[in-house]
Amino acid sequence: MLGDKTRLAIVKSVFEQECCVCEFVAIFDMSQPAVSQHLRKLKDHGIVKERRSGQWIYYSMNTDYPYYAFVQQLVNHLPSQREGMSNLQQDSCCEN
Amino acid sequence: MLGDKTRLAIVKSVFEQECCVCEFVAIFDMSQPAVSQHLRKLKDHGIVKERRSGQWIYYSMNTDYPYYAFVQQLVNHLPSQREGMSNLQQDSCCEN
DNA sequence: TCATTTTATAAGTATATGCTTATATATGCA
DNA sequence: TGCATATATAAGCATATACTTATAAAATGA
Repeated sequence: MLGDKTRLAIVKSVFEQECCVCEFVAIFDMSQPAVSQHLRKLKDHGIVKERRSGQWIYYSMNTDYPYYAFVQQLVNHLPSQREGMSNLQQDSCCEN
Repeated sequence: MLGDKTRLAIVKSVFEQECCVCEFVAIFDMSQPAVSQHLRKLKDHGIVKERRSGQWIYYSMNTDYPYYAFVQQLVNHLPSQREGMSNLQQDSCCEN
């Protein structure tokens, strides 16, 4: 599941902060359906959870995930995604 | 690289002890070429190293691998392979 | 209610990946 | 030297995986 580069980056991101779908589309420069499909898989595995707010859907880490601590250790070895996140502010769709 | 189940199990094994190719073939119940190909990839990535002793080739963890500590953390979360290893003794080809 | 926006889903496709089969290489031993 | 054993490599194939395109669903706002 986390062998996929994009999904691993998504998980790293949601570990740092709740993210909107549109932010992933912008950051990873991927099509919206491609992003949605990765999010779906992560959600189905119980790794992330979603929260709807109006038109937007935000994803965050599911702290109840059985391997939460393990994933945390894992992503601690990856470079932060914050920079990329904060760089797009205006560009992306949601208010974040 | 470590997203593959077999390769992850191989790495777990060589972390615990140096292993012969034939042992992997026996434990994972896989064809010899399939095992060899996984070992080749792990070796090419510098994760494991090989040592020839007569007809047999033994693989072990490469302690110089840059992400050695990370991989160690990772495999610590996996169940030990020792049991499977010790259960085959006579069956496999090498003297181990 | 209708158009727009955001996201999800479904279906099709291209590529990556891991396997099998066949063969080569290397070592040991008679 | 010739054969057996252990392993590596190459080529082909089947399947898994991640993408694209098209469409549906849900919410917003005029």
